[in-house]
Amino acid sequence: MAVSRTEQILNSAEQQCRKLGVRMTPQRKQVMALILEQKNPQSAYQLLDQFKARYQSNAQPPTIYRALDFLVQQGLAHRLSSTNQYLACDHITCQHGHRGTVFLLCDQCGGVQETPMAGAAVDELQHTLDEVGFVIQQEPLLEVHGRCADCALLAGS
Amino acid sequence: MAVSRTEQILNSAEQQCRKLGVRMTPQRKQVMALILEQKNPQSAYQLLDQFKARYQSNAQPPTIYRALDFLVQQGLAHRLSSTNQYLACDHITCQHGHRGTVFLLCDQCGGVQETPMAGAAVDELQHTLDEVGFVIQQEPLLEVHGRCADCALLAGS
DNA sequence: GATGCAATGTTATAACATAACATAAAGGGA
DNA sequence: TCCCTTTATGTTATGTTATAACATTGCATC
Repeated sequence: MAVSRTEQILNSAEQQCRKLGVRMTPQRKQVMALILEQKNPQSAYQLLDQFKARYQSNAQPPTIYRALDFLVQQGLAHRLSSTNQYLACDHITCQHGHRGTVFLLCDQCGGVQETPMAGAAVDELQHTLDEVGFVIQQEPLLEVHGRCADCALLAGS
Repeated sequence: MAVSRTEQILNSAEQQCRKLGVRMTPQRKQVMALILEQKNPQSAYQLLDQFKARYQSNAQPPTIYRALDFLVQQGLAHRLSSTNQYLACDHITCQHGHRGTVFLLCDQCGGVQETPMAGAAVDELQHTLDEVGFVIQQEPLLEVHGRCADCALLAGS
């Protein structure tokens, strides 16, 4: 193929940013490219190391944290608070704005699967919030720990 | 009343531990007492400061972390991974083993409300897990950020 | 009273994150 | 074009959260 998946997504992300009136700077794009290439979620310092190796050898932590904060705000990346890791959003190119996301984190292999929260679950959650008058400010992210199918099989041994 | 709420819960927790064959040592009980008395969730280092002030002036971080890890494992306390804070479980004395918990975290006042996850939501989640063969290892905790009813009202000003 | 295991004490350091201020680059209006 | 404002980046330093590693103690059982 002429255009890699990473490039496709970067272009899509860039357009999205232009629409929103925010700037996808080269640095932010570089960090985005990094997380897009990862198989598993990475810590900020792991990404910093890669960023230094590849783009700018004297980069400091704030550089990475700023870029990641930006990407998370734009919905292009997610932060896993239970593991202090970051990963690219798996649904950037599709449009449906999620009202909630579930991450299945495998404690064995470190892999993550991202799935939208089921509609009824979101409705129930909203109902609960309404009951107590709680006003939500960020899309809820549910991080579930366990074993992915592959690792669960192996674990039997 | 002759017996404070804190004491009641501590007794209940102690019994629960005895049943499970784990030890509720004096130190663990002290940390449990501390978190029971808090209005809002506290960081490990905040609890360490209080622990030093009240029980043992030369205590070190591992002391607190060990006790907290224990309490979380027994389901007597929760860890909020999005804020790195700890709080007592609000449902210790009631029996129903939850299959999922939702925390409503007010970013304004720092307060937390703990509610069981709605049954249907848990069922749907389980369904999703079954589909992909993911085996869960810890009760899912959903941390939702926003404003509690009180703070939401004030925010209009 | 020896042995084994769980808990605690203690020192040091790893890992994660941001404050604060300086500099530079981008965008918009006169 | 030049100035001005705003946003982004560079840089230094430090704050915050968490754990590794090993020593010691206490408790339980034989």
